[in-house]
Amino acid sequence: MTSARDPEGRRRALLEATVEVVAEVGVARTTHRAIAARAGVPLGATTYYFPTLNDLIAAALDQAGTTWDADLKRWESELRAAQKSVGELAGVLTQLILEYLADQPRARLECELYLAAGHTPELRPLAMRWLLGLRAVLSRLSDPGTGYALATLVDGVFLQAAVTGEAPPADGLQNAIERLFN
Amino acid sequence: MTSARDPEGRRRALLEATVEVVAEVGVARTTHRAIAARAGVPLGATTYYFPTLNDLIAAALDQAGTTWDADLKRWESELRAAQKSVGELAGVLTQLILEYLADQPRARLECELYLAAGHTPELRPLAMRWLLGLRAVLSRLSDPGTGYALATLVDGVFLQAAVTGEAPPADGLQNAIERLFN
Amino acid sequence: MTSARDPEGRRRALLEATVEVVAEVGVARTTHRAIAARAGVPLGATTYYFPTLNDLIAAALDQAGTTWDADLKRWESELRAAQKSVGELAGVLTQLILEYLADQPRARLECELYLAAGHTPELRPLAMRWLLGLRAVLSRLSDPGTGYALATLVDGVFLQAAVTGEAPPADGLQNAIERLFN
Amino acid sequence: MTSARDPEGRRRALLEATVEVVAEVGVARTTHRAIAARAGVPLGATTYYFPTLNDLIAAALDQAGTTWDADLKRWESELRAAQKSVGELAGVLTQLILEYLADQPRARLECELYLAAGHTPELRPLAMRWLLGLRAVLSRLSDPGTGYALATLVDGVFLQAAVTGEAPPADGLQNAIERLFN
DNA sequence: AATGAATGAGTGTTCATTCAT
DNA sequence: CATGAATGAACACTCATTCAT
Repeated sequence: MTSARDPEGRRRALLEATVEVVAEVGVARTTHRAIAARAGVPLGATTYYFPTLNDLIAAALDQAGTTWDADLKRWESELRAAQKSVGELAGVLTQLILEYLADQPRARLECELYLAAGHTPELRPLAMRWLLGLRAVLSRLSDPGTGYALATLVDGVFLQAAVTGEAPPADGLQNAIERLFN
Repeated sequence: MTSARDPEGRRRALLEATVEVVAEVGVARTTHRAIAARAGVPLGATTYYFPTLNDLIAAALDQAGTTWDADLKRWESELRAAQKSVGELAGVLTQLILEYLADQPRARLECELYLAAGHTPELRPLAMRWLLGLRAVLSRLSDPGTGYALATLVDGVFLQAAVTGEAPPADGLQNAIERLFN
Repeated sequence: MTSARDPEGRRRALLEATVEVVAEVGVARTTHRAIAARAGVPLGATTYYFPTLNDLIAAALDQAGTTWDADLKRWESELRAAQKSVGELAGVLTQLILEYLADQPRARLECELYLAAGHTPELRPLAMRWLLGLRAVLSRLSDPGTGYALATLVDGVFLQAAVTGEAPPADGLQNAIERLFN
Repeated sequence: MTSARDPEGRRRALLEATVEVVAEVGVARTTHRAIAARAGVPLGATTYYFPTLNDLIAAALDQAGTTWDADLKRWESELRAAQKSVGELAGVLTQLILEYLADQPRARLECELYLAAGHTPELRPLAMRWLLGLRAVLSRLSDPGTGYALATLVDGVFLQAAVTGEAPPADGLQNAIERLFN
C-alpha cells in the first residue's frame, strides 16, 4: 500500500495496476475495485487521481505506450548493431519478439489496446502510436515497404499469441522475417 | 422486427445482431438489451432462444466461424485457380483480403474473438479454428512454413484494420505476400 | 405423461404434482414449470386447467385437505377402537402421528399451508379446515378443552418435524398425550 | 428514512425491515426492494451492508434469535418466581405466550424460520436454536420430558396463531399447560 | 381443445461515480 | 487533501401469463 503522502507514487501504482488488470481481464472488464485492490490503494484514490475510469485506463495505456516507445528504442539499437547481415538481423528481431512475448500480460496488452481503439475513438491515436512506432523503426532499418510488411507480421504474431497463449515457433518466425527483409 | 412466429428467422436475426454488436462494442460489452434492440426482437426473446448470454455469443461466433470456413473454401478455390504464377497468386490473395476487410464489422469480429478467447477458455477452440483454418489453406497452397508466415501476416492485417478502420495499402500488402511466397 | 385426451387424469396429475412441489420447495418457490415437469404434462396444460398459479396451488391444497379429512376419519375410527384406556388411546394416537410424519413431504405440507395462509387470505379457510378438523376429532374423543390441547400439541409436533426433519421421540410424545388426556 | 451517515442505524433499520418483511410475506418472497422500501433506504444500501440477500435474511433472523434468547431469559426468571404452585406457573407461562403473540409479526417469524429451515440447510442451526432454547428453559423449570411437551405445545400455539391471526384461548391454553406440568 | 412460443415485469447483484467527512 | 460510504442505473436471468396456432 503506497502512502497517501506520495501522490506520484500513487499515480504510478494506479497506472501499473491498471495495465495489469487490463492485460488480464480486458478493458471492458476492468473495474475501479480491481485496480484499487491490485494497486493496494483505497477505492477513492482511483477517482481522486483520475476523474473517470476511462481516463485512468487511457492514462495507463498511454504510459504503457511510453514503455513501448522505450522498448522500441532498445529494439532499434539492437537491430542496428546486427545490420550487416539479413540473417543476423532476422535472428535478433525474432529474439526480441520472443522476449517481448515472454511477458504474456504485456503482450496481450497491445491487442487489447488495438481492439479497444476500435470502439473508443479517443484511444485510436494511442493505438496508432504503437502501430506506427513499430513500423517506423522497422522502416528505418530497411525501407517503408519492408517496414510495413515486418510490422504487420509482428502484429499478427502478437494477436496469435493472445489466442494461443504460446510463443510462436522461433524458426518459422525467423524464416518469415528473412523473406520479408529481401 | 422479425415475426414472433418465425423461430428460425428469430434465431438467425439474433445471431446476426449478436455478431454485429460484438463487432461493434466487443464481447465484454455485449448485452442482451443491445442484441434485442439490434435484432428488433423483445428482450425476452434473447433468453428464450439461448439460455444464457454466453450461449448466444458462443453460438453467434460459432456461426461466424462457419461462414469463415465457407469463405476459406472460396479463397482456396480462387487461389488455386491462380497458382501458376506467384505474382498472380499474391494479387488474388490481396484482393480477397481487401474484399473481406470491406465488411468492417466482420473483419473486426475475428480480432474480438481472438482476444476474448484469451480471457474465456471456452472460446479458445473456436478461435483456434479460425487461426488454423486460414493457416491450413495457405499451407496447402505452398508449404507449412509459408502458410504460417502468410497466415500470420493476414492476422496482422486484420488487427491493424481493427485499429485504423482503414483498408491496408494494396500494393504494400501484395508485395509482402509475394516475398513470403518465395 | 398423461394423455391430453384424459382431462380428469390431467387435473389429478397436476394437483398431485403441485402438492409434491409445494411440500418440497414451499409455496413461494413453486412454479408452473416445476409442476408441469413433475406431472409430466406440457407447460401450457397448467394454465389451461387452472387460470393462475395461485388457483392451482389452492386447488392442490384443497385436494390435500380432502385427503387429510379422510385421514382424520381413519384416525377417528382407530382411536375410537382404543377408547377404553387412556394409555392405549395415547399409544394409538402417537402411532398415527408417527406414521403420518413418516411421509415427510406430506407432513411438511401442513405447515406450508398454515404459513401460506398467513400471507394469502384465500387460503385461510382451507388452513382452518385442517386445524379445526383435527381439533374436532380429538374433541369428540374427549372434550373440547382436551381436543384443543391435543390438536395444538400435534401441530407443534408437525412444526418441529418440519425443522428437524426427524420423527419426534415416541415415548416423550405418548407421555405428553397421556397427560393431556387426563 | 435513516441517515446515510449512520451506518449502525442503517444496519439496524435494514435488519428490522427484513424481519418485518419476512414475517409478512415469508422468506421466499422477501426481496431487496421490499426491504429497502420498508427501511426507507435506497436499494443499493441493502447490498452495500450485506453482500447478498441471503446474508441479510440470515443476519436478520440471527438477530431475531438473539432477541428471542433475551426473551427466553426473561421468561425463565419470571417463571422461576412463580415456581411454588403449578397453577401460578401455568398462569405466568400463559401470560408470557399471550404477550409474545401480541406482537403478531414477531410471532409469525418463528414459524417462517422453522419452515424456511426445511428448505434452506444453513438456516437449520438457527431454527434449532429457537426450538431447543425454549425446550431447555422449560426443561429446567421441570424435567426434560415435561420441557419437551411444553415446548411442543407452545410451538403448536405459535403455528396456530400464524394461521388464525388470533390469540389462543387463555383458559384453554393455561389448562393444557397445567396438565403437562403434572 | 390443447400447446408451447413469446413477452416483459421483476429479481439479485455489480459498480462507476458522487460527496460528506 | 483523501477516503470510503452511499446510490441508482444497468445488468443477466426467471417465470407467470398470454395467445396464435
